[in-house]
Amino acid sequence: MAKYERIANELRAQINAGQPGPGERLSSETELATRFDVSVPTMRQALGVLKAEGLIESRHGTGTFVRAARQPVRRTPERYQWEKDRVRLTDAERAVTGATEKDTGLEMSDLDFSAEYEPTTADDRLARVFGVAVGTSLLRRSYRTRSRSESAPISLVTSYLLHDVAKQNPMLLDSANEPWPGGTQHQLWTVGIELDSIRDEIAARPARADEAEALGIDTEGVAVFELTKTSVDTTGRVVEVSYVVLPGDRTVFDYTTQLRRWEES
Amino acid sequence: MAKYERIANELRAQINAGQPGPGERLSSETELATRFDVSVPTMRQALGVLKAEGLIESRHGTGTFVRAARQPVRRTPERYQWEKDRVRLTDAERAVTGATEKDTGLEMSDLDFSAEYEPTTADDRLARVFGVAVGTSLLRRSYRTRSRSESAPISLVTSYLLHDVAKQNPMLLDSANEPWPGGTQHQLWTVGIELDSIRDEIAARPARADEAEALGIDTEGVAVFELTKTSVDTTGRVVEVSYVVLPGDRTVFDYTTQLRRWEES
DNA sequence: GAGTGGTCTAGACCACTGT
DNA sequence: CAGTGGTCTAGACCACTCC
Repeated sequence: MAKYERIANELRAQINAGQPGPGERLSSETELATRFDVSVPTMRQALGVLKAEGLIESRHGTGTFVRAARQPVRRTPERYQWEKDRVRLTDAERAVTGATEKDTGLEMSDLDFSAEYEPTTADDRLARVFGVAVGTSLLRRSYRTRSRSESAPISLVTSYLLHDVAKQNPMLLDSANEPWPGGTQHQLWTVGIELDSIRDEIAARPARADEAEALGIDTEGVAVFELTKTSVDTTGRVVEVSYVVLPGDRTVFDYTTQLRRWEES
Repeated sequence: MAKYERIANELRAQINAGQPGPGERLSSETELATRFDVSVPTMRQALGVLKAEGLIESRHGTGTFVRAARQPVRRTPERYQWEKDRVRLTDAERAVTGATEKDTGLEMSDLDFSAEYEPTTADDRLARVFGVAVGTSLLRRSYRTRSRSESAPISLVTSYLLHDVAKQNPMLLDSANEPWPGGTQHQLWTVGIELDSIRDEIAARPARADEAEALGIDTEGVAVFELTKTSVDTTGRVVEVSYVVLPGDRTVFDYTTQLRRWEES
């Protein structure tokens, strides 16, 4: 076994035993290199393994720290039905909480929210998903939701609506109206759309450098989920497509499949 | 921007443009270092970025290659109902294909299969999930399914059954009877169990070194799914728990949520 | 300014793969 | 055996953070 692997294993065991504990600082790289009797680059290689595992993170100019446990987000499909059920409640009732709060158990006041709207056109991929021609006008909306107590976003969302659909309610074209109480399903309702089904397609890949930074997961090497969410209305038309990037180390998707009973025999 | 990032970006663009194409070999590290006018370690750092992205892979003593597109596996919950429906068919009917074939579109004859059985006892976590005492006897079963044409396994599965349940049919205690036509749901049926629901909990994390090797995804840094599958029978008892590791770069989970209609108003 | 991690270098040696 | 990637070293310099 290589030196760096042996050192990584030893450090991992120490950290799992709580020495140092979550949030605490490790010794500096030079100190550790001396302690383990290896060169600094080798020591850095060992630390790189633990970084990729999400166990530690480095802050430039400050030190290397054991990552604290983060607010876990459990994401279940019930959120979709729950959001639908709320669409036709009053504004006041809807304003109380949004879907993100349902997942995290956080209060609305703990969450920070930012949105950017931008007109765009359908590329190959989007045209295929929506079933429209390449170049069709779309409205792109980018969201970040963030827990105030944690400073790092919980998700990065890019959502696409058909511009022809959205423009029927001019309020939908202006990001100043976000956060919209009741979410996207309520927005769609204002232009007469009822959703029939929502499809989640979930892939996993390493975070790109910019995503890692945005999600507050130091450097690359940490896994993210890429969720493609396709919403279909009651006429069978695709009305919204979202790409959601979620940090792999703090997100769990949770789906229960109900099976049909065997007929009594 | 750092040199290694600039080089990684340039190489990525070249590969995405098909130069070199899938499966083809890149120049050696020393050659590339000369071409980009950097030291070999810096060149290796640039290549490390692309390896983590799953774009290239290195084979020791041979070279660095652009990774070929792999057989994608789309995993939907319909597989569970489909497997349940087949439980009470005849052996001959069941033998035709298994659930893995359904996902991949491969033929049974393209798939290789290996299983290992081992008695064990419930640790904290398993005891909690099964709702039994710590130390209760379990049967641990480890599976690998592999596409013959690809040599790398499609999934690593560790499944746990209550030993008291499995022993009612001694055939279930012997791995020599694998692959069992009809899968786990059929095995459970032989001891009088009908499943009511199956819960999937999906997490993502970087592959451990041993998993990366087993799944044929060179070195660490590539993301894997960790699926925890919990099967509940019609009496509400947890009868099976599986931990499934799936390569992130070739697996897509696909769940559709059907929403209830608003009552006409 | 002192201390930290991030980048980069130049080179040595080893382990593995192919011929 | 030659050529490849994998490991490891000893050091230089820079960018960042905090006092």
